[in-house]
Amino acid sequence: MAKEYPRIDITVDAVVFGYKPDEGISVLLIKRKKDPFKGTWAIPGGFVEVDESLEHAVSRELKEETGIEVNYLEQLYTFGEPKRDPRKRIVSVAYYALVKPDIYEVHAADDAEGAEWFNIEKLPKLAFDHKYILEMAIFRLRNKISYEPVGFELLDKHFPFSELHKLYETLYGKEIDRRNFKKKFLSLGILKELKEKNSGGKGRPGLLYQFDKDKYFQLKKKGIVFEI
Amino acid sequence: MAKEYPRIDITVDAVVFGYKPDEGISVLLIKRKKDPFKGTWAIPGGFVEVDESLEHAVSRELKEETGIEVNYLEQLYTFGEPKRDPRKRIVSVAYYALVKPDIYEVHAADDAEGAEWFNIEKLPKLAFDHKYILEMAIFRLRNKISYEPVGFELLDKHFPFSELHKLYETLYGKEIDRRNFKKKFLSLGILKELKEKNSGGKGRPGLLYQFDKDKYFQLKKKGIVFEI
DNA sequence: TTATTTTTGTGTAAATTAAACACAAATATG
DNA sequence: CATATTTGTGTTTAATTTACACAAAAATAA
Repeated sequence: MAKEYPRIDITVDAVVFGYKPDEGISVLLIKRKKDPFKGTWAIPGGFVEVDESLEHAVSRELKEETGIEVNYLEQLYTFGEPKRDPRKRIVSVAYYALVKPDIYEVHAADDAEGAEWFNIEKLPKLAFDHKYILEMAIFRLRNKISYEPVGFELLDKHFPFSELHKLYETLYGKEIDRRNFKKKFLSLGILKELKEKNSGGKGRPGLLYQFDKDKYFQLKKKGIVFEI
Repeated sequence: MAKEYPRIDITVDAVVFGYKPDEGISVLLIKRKKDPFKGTWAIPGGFVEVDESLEHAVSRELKEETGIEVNYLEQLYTFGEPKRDPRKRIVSVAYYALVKPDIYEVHAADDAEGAEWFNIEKLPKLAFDHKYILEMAIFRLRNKISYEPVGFELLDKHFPFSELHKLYETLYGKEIDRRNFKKKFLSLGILKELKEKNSGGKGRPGLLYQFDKDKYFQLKKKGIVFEI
């Protein structure tokens, strides 16, 4: 005799990170339009359709709810406590995503979507268990950049070294000696030094750099691990 | 107008690891009794009930299908490709678990349950996408022991240092200098040296050690990170 | 009994990596 | 044109990792 399993709904949620050197790390939140938690800020997300992959569901929901398209997406964790949604049993597969400055800035300007960026140091009260999810995402991102070159997903294609440096300082929450950091990072051999210089800054203009994805994958294939 | 979401079922799966110094790492598999993949080996698992947590579902299914109770359980990843199960859409939250040698040995002897241990180097053909899940679990375990003291969950409460050493060599798949490894591990300060000696071995009997959980959490709270 | 083999305990020197810091060069600003 | 700011390129010292030597405690073989 077949046992009848009551329905459990499955959703996806996404913690989207953006970065600006002078503002630090921000996340994209939406204001809930319905109960429960009507008017409270929440991580964007929604129900998974029966014939789409989880990643597809995330991308689709992000597009629908915030108008944003992300350039990096990775699964974070699945949250399934029976009472995490007061209405019914919902299991949520959470992802975290990264966007580059151009996307971040466009969507910071127009708030027609009802979506807003919040600095991770100044977060509002969040719906459901989203505070916990967000904290886990931040922790994961902090950790991830130490052994995989995902930081570039938060920077422009071409960037001055100081921006990469500042990103790591921001995420690690501590000062890192500029010269030692540069020495170590360059020794990894995954940065391409460009001819162009960074104009418009205050002091001496520095060279621009670019992440060399091919080189990185070559090294990875050889078993050489990235670590910073 | 409320949109009707077709049903997606949610299951949990568990990759259970066991260890014996002379046999290496093994995983617990069950032989499927029903189609699809009838007669093929698979990772134990099953449907989540509507009022139980995901962890509870894993523990319950493991007990039902293999008779085993694990001492360490952690979420691995959620697999949700639309076609991963030929019958219908199933999203599976995968876990990995560790058992101590006594449990491992008991269940290696009696195979009444239809569950069997397989060395991870000699795996049979697996159902669904379970090969992929298993590979990810192995990768994760290998990685995990490098920054969290989970190795003890595969050893007896008291163990000779050589067993810890051999465990790391097995998981890393390479030789590690015995003396340097011991020096480094002891310097972490999370092992308690016991008075007892390891009897019955071949050469000089070594002292037994025990994982000092309290010390570990003290250090962790201070922000001191375990790394081996 | 005694020599040999195996395994453990302890230590030391060399090599590598990380941390701390000095100073010159390029630009913007007063 | 002096000053402040930021970048580029080191060097020196400290800490960590790696490689390896050798004695001690048991089991086994002669």
